[in-house]
Amino acid sequence: MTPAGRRIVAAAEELFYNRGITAVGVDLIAEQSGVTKRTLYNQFGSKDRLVATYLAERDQRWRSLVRSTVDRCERRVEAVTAPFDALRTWSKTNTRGCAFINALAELPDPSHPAHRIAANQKLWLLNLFKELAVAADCSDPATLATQLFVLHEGALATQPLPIDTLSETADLARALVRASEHPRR
Amino acid sequence: MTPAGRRIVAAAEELFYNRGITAVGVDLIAEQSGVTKRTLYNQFGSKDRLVATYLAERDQRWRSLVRSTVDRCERRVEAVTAPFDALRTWSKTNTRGCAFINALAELPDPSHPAHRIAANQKLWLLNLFKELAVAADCSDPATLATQLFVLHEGALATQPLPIDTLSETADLARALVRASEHPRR
DNA sequence: GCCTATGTTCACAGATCAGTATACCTTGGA
DNA sequence: TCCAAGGTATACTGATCTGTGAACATAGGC
Repeated sequence: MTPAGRRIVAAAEELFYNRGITAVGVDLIAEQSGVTKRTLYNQFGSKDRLVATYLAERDQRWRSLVRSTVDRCERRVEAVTAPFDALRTWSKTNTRGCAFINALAELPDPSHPAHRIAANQKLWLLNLFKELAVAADCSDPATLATQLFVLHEGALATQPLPIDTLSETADLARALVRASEHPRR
Repeated sequence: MTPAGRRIVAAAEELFYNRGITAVGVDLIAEQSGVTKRTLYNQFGSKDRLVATYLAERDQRWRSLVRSTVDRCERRVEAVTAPFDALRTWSKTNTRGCAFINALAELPDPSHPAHRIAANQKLWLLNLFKELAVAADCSDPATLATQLFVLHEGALATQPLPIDTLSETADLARALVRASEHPRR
């Protein structure tokens, strides 16, 4: 991606996430990134493709954070709930809920390129929970993973509300993992 | 509300929920409800106030469903997780996630009338969980209520995804309630 | 020295947006 | 009988939307 392209995506991330995708026009993004609208269209072709790029970029950054948080765990039981620690870090600078849920809300058309990206992001996390649960030798890892996933999404979705739910949610997640550890370990 | 007003709100509900608030124009709502745009503005004054009416109407309908589901429970322990049963019913005809979360995503301005309505809807449910937990004599009802609330919102938020999470979520919710029952009962 | 990639400037098209103006119609009640 | 409320029909404003066209500038690599 060219320097101008990177600046455009950075401005798009900021604006789309904080003001909504439909509400933000390409003119504003071009102005905010110090670039001509022509350059924006030369780089991305359409607003829809810029939206997809924005979500893909954000997905990548988020996965990196989760992965590094998981890798930093010494014991595999801790790793299962590491995404909740990542969420705490993430929430410090992202207080407008989940960008992917929000994008799905604004773009109902399943054929929109952003749709696939958002759905995949969610399924990736669900699958990661399952892998971590298997690695930690938890009983019924599929069910546990679904429960942790729903808890995670719930904590994320309630983020814009004036109440803090993350602590209780993470506590419950850890209790669930402990309860599903095999006794023979 | 006049007959035309009711038709407008009905059309607005359908369109706003399924296509997004910003993406739907007032012309489309007027056309869909078989009403002139002039009538729409005579009734509601602005699009923002129509959006607020749409959310208030939806909130009312949803609370009725939850209340009736709660009231139908014979034992108070069942009542605590009744909102999850209501969610199952609700999800049959509402597969685009939570209208209030979606509205918050599209309308970042906290001074928007819809903002208060959406936030209140969530806080109402959290408080209902707490009241039900107290009535069922659960230990630490505040924490339990927060956990049930997050689970509920998680199940709602993951609804647009091609996976079913509601069964496992409701099971976990019931297990949590059972685990927090006082032994002396 | 030339060529390609990256970008700029600026005007423009066609559609759609929220919201208004004006004049008219219909119906039920005092 | 009149009048007010609810509603229709239609045209309009001014702004904003995504996206395009055409000509020009600049710099690095062969």
